[in-house]
Amino acid sequence: MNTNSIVITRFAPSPTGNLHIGGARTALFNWLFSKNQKGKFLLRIEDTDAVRSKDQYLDQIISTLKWLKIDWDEEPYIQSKNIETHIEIAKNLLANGNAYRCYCSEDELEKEKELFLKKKIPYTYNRKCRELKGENNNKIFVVRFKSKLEGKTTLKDLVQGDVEIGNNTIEDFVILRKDNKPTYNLSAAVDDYQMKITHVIRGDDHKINAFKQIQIFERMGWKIPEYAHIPLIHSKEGKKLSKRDDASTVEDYKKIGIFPEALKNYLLRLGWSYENKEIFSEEESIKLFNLKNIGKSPSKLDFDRIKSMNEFYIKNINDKVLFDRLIQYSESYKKKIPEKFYATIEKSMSFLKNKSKCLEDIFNNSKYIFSYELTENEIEKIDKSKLNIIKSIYSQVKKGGNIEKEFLKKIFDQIIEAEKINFKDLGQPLRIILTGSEYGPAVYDIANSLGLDELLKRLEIFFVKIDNNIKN
RNA sequence: GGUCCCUUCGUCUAUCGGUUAGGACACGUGGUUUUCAUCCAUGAAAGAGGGGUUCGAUUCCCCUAGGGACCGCCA
Repeated sequence: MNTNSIVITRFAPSPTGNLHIGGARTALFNWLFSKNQKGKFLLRIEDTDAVRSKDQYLDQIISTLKWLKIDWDEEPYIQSKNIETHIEIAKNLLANGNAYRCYCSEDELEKEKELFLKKKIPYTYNRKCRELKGENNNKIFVVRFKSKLEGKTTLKDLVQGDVEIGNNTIEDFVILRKDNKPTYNLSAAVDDYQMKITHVIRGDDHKINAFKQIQIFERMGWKIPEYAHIPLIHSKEGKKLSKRDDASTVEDYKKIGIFPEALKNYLLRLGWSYENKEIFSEEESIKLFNLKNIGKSPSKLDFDRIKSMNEFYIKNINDKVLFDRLIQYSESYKKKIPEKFYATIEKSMSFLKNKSKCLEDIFNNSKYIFSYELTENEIEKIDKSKLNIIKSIYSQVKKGGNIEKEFLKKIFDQIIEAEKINFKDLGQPLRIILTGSEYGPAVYDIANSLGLDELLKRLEIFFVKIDNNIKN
């Protein structure tokens, strides 16, 4: 393979918000395609909107990509650092007669647009200044690209197929603002050229930009990259996912304890498929990914599916790793679990993770270990006619000094037999007393994880509370 | 309004013109489980509508309807 044929893709977010779930998928697809093709994946930060771009977002995007283990080749390319080159190209275009100065004021154009909108006539800039002769040095101007007026252009999109558009529908778009700063379409085209991008894989919402950028490539005599516009991710309402939607950023998933592997797997399957396969390891996804299998219709986000995907990863990861992630997660998003409980939690991982779909669930399941609280509300739920049974269990356990399952089972079985009750009748109150909740792991597991002393202590606390209640 | 795109179970999707239209998530039922959950089994659930082409159309073409994206001196 010679260097000319190496595939180079890029992800080009603008740091104007946290990494979006759609952006994450775009990044993933670019990354997977480059890996599949043994090419390169570059990161470009499109920070030319000085007002909205923020360093905090840049940091957020970078750390989130790292969290997802979507890594890029070379240093991130900061678009704002290349502005001079963009301006140079604009001047070049201007000099060659491929662009022109437009002196129309923003107010003027705004008014015209409103008028057109009112009359329901499609608005495009009327190219008034296109054939203006002579210099107009004192006035403020923008530079517009001279778009093709006639004919048609076909975009051979790798996902959408051939998309044909009349050239006259592409307006003479601005490439240099009145403050002499380049606009998106110019910067993107120039940067894609300079970065030697071979495949531009991005959201469907950029499709019209492809027609603009292609024209810049043509006039400059540059080799046009391949384009693949992937359908957007829609909200439940079927609209383009926006920052206002719930769970629209990667952070939203991270904070409930979704694994990066699970999120990637979910995102991979959203709009892409490989036969009936649902679970893809990293190696498999790289090996099997292609642009051909990307669907053409937009897809909706399905929270249940993400959670269920995560559940799969929770069940298939080893408990030590799971424990480490739980500790880290708690510290970042909940509260730090005191270290003295680490050993207990770690050895209990196998059942704490049982009904958990995300780390937040495991955290909640583990709470009885590190932040035990028995509220009046929960005590209410205990059938007080079973008090003597609980007391009997307490004294037998204390006497036996044992909390092994076999030992407890023997005690329980005897009581069940003698009192003619079900396990549930004693299991449920015990669970509430020991965990402060009617839901939770199996009673034997709870007992075992707490240890003898803690178990007796919690029962004693309960007895005291009950006695006080009776007195009052 | 203009341009472009899309349309298979509720959701994500499979189907290279001939299938009892398959899988997964969610949901229902039954079983296992000393709660909930897990697990196992099982069920219900889809080709937007109308025309063509064809021996045969979910698949190809056209129309209609519905949905979406874009229409910034944002990216």
